[in-house]
Amino acid sequence: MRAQASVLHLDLDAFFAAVEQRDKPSLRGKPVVVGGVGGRGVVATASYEARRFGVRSAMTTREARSRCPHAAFLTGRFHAYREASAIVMGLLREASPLVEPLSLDEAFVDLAAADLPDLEVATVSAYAETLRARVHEATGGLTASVGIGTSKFIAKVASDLDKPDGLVVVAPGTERELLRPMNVTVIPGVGPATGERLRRAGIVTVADLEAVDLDELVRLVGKAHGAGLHALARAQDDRAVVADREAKSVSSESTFDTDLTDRSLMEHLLTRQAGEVATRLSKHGLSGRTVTIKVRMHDFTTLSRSTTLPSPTDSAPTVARLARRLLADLDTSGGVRLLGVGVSGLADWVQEDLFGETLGEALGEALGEAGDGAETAPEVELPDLSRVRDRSGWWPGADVVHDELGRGWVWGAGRGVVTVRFETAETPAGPVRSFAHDDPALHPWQKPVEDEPEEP
DNA sequence: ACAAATAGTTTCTGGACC
DNA sequence: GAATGGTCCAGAAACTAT
Repeated sequence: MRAQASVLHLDLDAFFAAVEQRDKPSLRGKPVVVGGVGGRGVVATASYEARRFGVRSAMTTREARSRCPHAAFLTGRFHAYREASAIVMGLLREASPLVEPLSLDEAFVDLAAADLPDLEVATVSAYAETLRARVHEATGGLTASVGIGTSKFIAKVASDLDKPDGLVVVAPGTERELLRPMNVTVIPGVGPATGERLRRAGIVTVADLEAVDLDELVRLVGKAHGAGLHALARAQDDRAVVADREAKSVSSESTFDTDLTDRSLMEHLLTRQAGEVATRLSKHGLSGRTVTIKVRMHDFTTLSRSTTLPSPTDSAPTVARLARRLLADLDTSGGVRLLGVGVSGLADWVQEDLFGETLGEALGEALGEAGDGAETAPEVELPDLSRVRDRSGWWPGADVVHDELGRGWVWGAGRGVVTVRFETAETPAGPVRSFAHDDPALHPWQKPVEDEPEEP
């Protein structure tokens, strides 16, 4: 039982948008929307300036544009987000060995494992303020909202109460009165579907939920969920903070600007995604037994098909072959908007070689369709692939460098012209210039690899 | 009308095996 | 010998979170 405030939840405010504003001085104080910029994109993060116009996460970019046409619409620069995230997670780990990242911008910290004299409210508050100040300093100005409580659930609810740039410590013993007036959707696991089920049963607030007995809840939402809700409604949450969670699956998927109808194109794309998945698996020394494809049809219905090997693989050709075989059984005549490939059932080792190939690979081949000698789908020249290649590097927001003018970012591109603003986090707002999209002086910019200091 | 990418969990169903 | 129930696993779908 935790009687003291021992879990901290940290949430970086409008994280992706905040990193963009840090690195793009001309966007500071302005509405910024980060997300997919294609016809089917959604918003990942909106700056607080954009939120004032009603722009929200998960909204279609199209709607965001209509609500806030003058915002800057940028695609994500994940290398920059990862770098900022690593700095913050590093600070948290200095504080406590038990840090559980939830995503790039969120983490739980177990304060009971931290180097603190005690876990009184005043102590943890002072500690958290120092931490927030350090995050601000070490990241070049990003702000974080922090919540502290007796459990993960309470800490997470708390970090949401004073956003952005806030700190809330929920005093032990006050959890239930805090939760009671809140909507049931504050409970982790209650999304749109469960929320609607509960609402139809007349359960809207946590207080309503608290009044429902366990049997009734299980009847409403199922066994595991019902038991979970029964406990969380009473602020009973003994889930531990777990550092170093192991991945349980690896996948790659993408949505296309226009629906696909060409089967060989679909096979080609699946083959490519299988390659990405296999690369990521082997990079982490993982292999898996179950290969799953995901197919979203023109009307948004979503199917998955999977198959399981007798032993794990990280081989691209094997994953690709199985993925293509799973697709073969599906009727895609109505058009396909999304394709994905995943591998699960992971083992953190690779099966030993068997006659020059891994056992999983050998078995994958044995299970492949007869007469399939080709390792990859036939090379076909694809209209949308070439379009992607055309524009690669010139996505709005991307980092570029010009031979004479130095570093900047892509403001917009189209009709053979790229417009760049020349500025970085360390400069004042800079000038805008346009170039031909194939101007030889203009290059995508990548952070130079720093020399690793040699381990003694 | 529109709805990303990645990952995790739960539930249900059906077969294999004892 | 046939029916049955439990357990485990695989496959599929639904739901959730960030």
